[in-house]
Amino acid sequence: MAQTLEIIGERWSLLVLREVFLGVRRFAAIQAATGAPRAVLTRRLETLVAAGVLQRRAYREAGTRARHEYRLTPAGRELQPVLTALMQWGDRHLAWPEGPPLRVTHAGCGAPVRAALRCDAGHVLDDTGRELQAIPR
Amino acid sequence: MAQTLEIIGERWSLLVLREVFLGVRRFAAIQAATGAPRAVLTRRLETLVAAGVLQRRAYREAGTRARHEYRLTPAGRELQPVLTALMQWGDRHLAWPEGPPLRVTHAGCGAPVRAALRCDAGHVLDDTGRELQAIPR
DNA sequence: CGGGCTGAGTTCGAAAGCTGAACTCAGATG
DNA sequence: CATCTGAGTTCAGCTTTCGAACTCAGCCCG
Repeated sequence: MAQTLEIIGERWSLLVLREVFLGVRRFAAIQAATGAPRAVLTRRLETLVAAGVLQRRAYREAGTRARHEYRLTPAGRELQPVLTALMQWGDRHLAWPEGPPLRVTHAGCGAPVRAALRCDAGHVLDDTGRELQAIPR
Repeated sequence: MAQTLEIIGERWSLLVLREVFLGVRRFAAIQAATGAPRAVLTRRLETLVAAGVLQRRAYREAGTRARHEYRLTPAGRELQPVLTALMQWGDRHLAWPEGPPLRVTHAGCGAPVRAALRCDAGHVLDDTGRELQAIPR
């Protein structure tokens, strides 16, 4: 966990990733969406690329010079449960005057999606970890 | 998500919570386990208590004066999926020479537990969010 | 009684990080 | 040629963090 937080635990990192998940890929757009200062954003993107979470690739819009965009790598996409869990906690425990700002549903069936604890035998545990057993090392 | 990160997104917060989840409740023990500077730890604990994630309560060991310990509130316990998701990502994507440092299993059946995306209709989605649909408010 | 120990802080100066605003640079546009 | 834009970089000021030293209350020991 500590190692993971080294990569994505810095200010802005997870907000940047949220935007990329939502399809915002270009520097200026990420900057506008998150409000992160440009200097910080530059460094965060570098870190995330170096960690293999994002991939920087050139793109070219008709009649402009080449720019970069940032896309999720497979490893980056696997951070989805982290984002979902964070969102879900906020939705539950912070007061939203007009409902949660983003709803996430299963594209297949339309039902809301949540991050659940589930064991490999298929049991779904409750969110509080009461049924968990931790075995160090 | 941004609001949630305001509370638990600062350096050390999640590591502190991990320790409390593991049953480490006293200031000095949390400090030793996380390595956070004491001054910072004091402030983090204050923040977490103010946010209703932890509860500070007095305790007294035989023959010592009263001290405090920090316990999870129900809201705090619901952060378990966040911790699990972070741990799981690290286990998968960072190289562990001798296996992951902590294994978490279902107390009922002994199978490893993971944070999975699951819709309210009961479907389990893959971790990459490919089957997700986001609907902004 | 006096000195030392412990848990939980607080205080300090130095180092690192964040912020907002200004500056750069390359290529496209007019 | 002057201007615009996206993506940075630089800079000065501020905040946060770091690690080490200091405090303080009550207990224990001799």
